[in-house]
Amino acid sequence: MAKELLIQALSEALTRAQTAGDIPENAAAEVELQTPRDPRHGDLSTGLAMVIASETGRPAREVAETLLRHLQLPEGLVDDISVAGPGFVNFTLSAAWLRGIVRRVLDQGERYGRSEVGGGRSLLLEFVSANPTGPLAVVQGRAAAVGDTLANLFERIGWRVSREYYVNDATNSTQVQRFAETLDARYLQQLGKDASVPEDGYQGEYVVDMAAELVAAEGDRYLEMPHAERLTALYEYCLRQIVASHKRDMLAFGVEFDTWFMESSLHENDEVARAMEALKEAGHSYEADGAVWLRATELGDEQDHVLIRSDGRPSYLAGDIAYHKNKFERGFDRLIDIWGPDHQGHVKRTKAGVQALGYDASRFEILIHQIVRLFRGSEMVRMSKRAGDIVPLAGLVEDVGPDAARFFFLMQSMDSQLDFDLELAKKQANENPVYYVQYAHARICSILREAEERGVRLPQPDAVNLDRLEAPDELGLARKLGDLPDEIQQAAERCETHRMTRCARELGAAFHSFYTNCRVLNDDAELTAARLSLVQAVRTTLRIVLDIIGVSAPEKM
RNA sequence: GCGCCAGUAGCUCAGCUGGAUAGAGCACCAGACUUCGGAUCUGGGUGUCGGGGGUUCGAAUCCUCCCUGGCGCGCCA
Repeated sequence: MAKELLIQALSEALTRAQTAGDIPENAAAEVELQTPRDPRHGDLSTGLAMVIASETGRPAREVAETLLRHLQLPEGLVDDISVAGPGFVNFTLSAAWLRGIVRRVLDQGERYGRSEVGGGRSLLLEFVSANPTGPLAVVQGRAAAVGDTLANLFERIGWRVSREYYVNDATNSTQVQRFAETLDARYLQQLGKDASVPEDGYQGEYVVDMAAELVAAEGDRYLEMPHAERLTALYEYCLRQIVASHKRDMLAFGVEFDTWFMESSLHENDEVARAMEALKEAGHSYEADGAVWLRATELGDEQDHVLIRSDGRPSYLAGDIAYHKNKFERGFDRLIDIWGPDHQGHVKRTKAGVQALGYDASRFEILIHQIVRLFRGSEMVRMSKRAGDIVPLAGLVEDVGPDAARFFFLMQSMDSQLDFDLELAKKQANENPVYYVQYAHARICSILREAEERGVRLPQPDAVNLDRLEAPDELGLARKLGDLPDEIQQAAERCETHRMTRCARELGAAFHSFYTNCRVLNDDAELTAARLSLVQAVRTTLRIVLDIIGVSAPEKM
């Protein structure tokens, strides 16, 4: 807000200076403002004069002074402007402006930080999309936390967001068949028959449990079926259970999808066949070695990829291309997929497929998050669905709770791998930063409760004299509240969800510091009212941030 | 061999569309409350920002080469 106003004023100043001939016309610099690390350098700072100086060969400080002569700022925005160092122009926001932020938060309430930059455009966000061959693992939690938070962020800035989960349930897929064979073996074993899990099958114990449940529910009625038929029947039964468990796990984690998209529906509706036909007509596929290939090399990939196997079954890629065609046909303005790091190699070929169908690839982004490594103490836990060592997400959520789990997953950039120590997360749950932030919220609620008990009336926004807020901690806190709208927008536009946890912690820190130094309920009624207003604004802001990352804001802890 | 990600304080990581003296949390040490919740606050950092070269007023940030680690490179998904 303040940033936009300053950028505009600076741009106008530059134009005026150029019109007046004080700065050469050819100096075309874009105005950028940053928050200086050192608070002595003000609240906002620009290196504009230095850029112009290097373009025109004039001394930077002189250019800065020239800019300032032409600068006309909105009334009451800035207290101090200075030219510093090699030619920085530093601005210090006025106390009145900072108090205005508090008033704005009180006025806007939950709507604070919302914007319409998205313009009501539609976004399909696909994430998690784990194979239906077992329970959701801890890694999926990272995708879920990031995806859901990103969806919240985009909704905040005016996009219409749809959350989608893609279920790879195509029964002709090799992995599903492998899984079905494993299930079959476990089923037979449950019924006392001699059978063994195929070598490339799923070794995990959870398949044994599934088979046991199957027997408990359905008995031996599949036993007499022909082998192929039994495989299908067993799998279809378990598919329902698995998808249901995924839905349950996601819900327990606080994530609700708008659609669960079944890959099988693409095959049943001939959408895969139609997509393949379209690729062929567009000249982007060819036959070789009895298979049909995507000419991905012509669209930026290193190699071509099989679309239809020589036995006639479509590949995973074929289904995925048809799936993304379907997404575009549903009319979304923008698609974002969040994938795990093992799918990194699929980015180029999927984009190539989308492009080959004639869709605008710039409307389709694929974000890759890095792995989650699990530790029990110092021992690393190997995770592989087929090897069977799954650490289920549901167990983690039960252990540390959805709040701590989500916060933890969101604390670092999705580009870096995440080490999750299960013991530490359990044992030292109290030290998890999520509590620091939640405690700030609970403390505020406690103050407000206390005020009520003492019969202190909560101030009417119009009647409060916010001028009484003048301590550094008070104004610093207000400044933090003012950062939120820009933070939300940046986090959404750059798809950087970890910015929100940082934002939450900084907000909490600013509040805790304020709390220590400024007594809210005091003998001065006017000051008490002003501080109660500030505290209410902080509560609103904290709730917004916590809501975005999907963490609860408890009133008591 | 090729591709993607990472390499920053003892540990875990921010900072990366170039800005001033490179930050936070944890751990460790020392302090702070007769009053609103001590799950708090305050103070304490000698870091080859993996290494070399380049670009420029200015590089952790951009380019390039190299080193190390993770992940991927299938007519699996």
